[in-house]
Amino acid sequence: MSEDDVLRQIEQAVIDHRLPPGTKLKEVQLAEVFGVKRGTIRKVLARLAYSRLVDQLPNRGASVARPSVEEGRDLFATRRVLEGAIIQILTPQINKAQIRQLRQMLDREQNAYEADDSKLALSLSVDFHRQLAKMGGNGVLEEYLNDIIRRTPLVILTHLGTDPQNRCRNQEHEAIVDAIETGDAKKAVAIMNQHLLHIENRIEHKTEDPQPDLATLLLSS
Amino acid sequence: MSEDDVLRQIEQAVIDHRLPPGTKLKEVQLAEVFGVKRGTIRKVLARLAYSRLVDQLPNRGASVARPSVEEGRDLFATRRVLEGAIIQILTPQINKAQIRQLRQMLDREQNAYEADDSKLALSLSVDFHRQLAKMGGNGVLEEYLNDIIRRTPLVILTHLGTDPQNRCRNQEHEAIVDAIETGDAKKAVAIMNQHLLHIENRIEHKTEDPQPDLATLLLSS
DNA sequence: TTGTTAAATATTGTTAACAATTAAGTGATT
DNA sequence: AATCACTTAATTGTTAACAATATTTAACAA
Repeated sequence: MSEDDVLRQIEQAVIDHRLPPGTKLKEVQLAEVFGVKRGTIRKVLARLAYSRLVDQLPNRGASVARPSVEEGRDLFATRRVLEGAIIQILTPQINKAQIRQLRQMLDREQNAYEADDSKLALSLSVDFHRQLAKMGGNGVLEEYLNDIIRRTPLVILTHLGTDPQNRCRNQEHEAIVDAIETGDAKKAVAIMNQHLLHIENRIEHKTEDPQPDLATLLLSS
Repeated sequence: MSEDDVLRQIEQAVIDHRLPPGTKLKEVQLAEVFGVKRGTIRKVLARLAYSRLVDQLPNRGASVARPSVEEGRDLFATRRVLEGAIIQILTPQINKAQIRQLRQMLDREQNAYEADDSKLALSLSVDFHRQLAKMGGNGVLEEYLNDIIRRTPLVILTHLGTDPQNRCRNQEHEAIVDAIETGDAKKAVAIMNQHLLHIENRIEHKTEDPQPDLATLLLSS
């Protein structure tokens, strides 16, 4: 298993909500799991730290990142900016075949949802956003959005937990494609923003969680 | 000298147009220059490769990146998106002190320009864009814009060379601050877009350069 | 000259041993 | 029990030697 393979495995584990934020990632342990040398793991961890998927402290190793509420807010705001830009670029230049492809993806997503395969549904839902970015044709925008998509699960897990309500709503994805097909970029962007704000607002409105006030917590019992 | 120091030195060299695209970066050579072990250099090169400032080929080492025209176009388009978003966030929330600080920076920039210190002028001009991003208050947007700013010099050097015409125009920076101060975000964004398009268009309209048609090149003499 | 092969050199990639640091355990003391 | 110092173990960080690969040089033949 190569360095890139190990990286992808860990990234996918994060996207699939399998790696809870804060999980310690020990080098020898990972090396044994993946059957590679420790040096390979060290390089992978460095790359994961660069993309903010893991936190690294000197002499204390790496752990799955626990993004702050502020970082989560900034991440979502940036995501709205990028996805909005992508839709505005994509809408006037999309063709029938691409529309068909998007609708096929939505079907698969819907099927997975109805089959109660929430793991697959989540993965397909992420793929939808990625596919829009790819069709946009701007490699840099796509690259940055992928970065953000990789980080998003950690924000959700850290501040909302594994509530099934947190996943994308298939219905909204369909509305976005509808608007794109009619050439109404403004409307598509508006729906996308609403779509993202649904999850974003749940984080904003959550009461403080990472470091609750110890005094009130103890004295109220 | 630490790993981060070495990284910054090289990044700054790129921003200052001191490291021409394509320059070979040999590990032992760099290790001697900076007085560090080869392992440190290897880590730095990996990070530079991750941020697309250097190209790395297996067993052939690293060299300063030579971004393609397409990457350059995507980079500028994304930069317009990000700087536009930053201005729209910043404009309604900026205060007097921040306006004053921006104007001070413009003064310094103008002084450097009049003193014919083009190195300093370039650096201050970059700082202006960075400062807007910082004042915007969205760390993720700031992070991504900094990424792009680091990559921009390579696009310019690769496709336009070291023409002094390629630098930012101080006058346009001032117009942006003026628009921001009056609360006219739309106008500020429009000027910023124009500002970026000035350079961008020079790349688009440049005839192919990296691999000129040898036949016409030789037969026309 | 031009092209080809082979040796020599230079450069990058990998590894295992060691060092440094932190975390965990142990027992004495209050 | 709680705290502290001390020892042990676990974990991360660094290094130099080696291996693998690529590049240059030299020698020779066409």
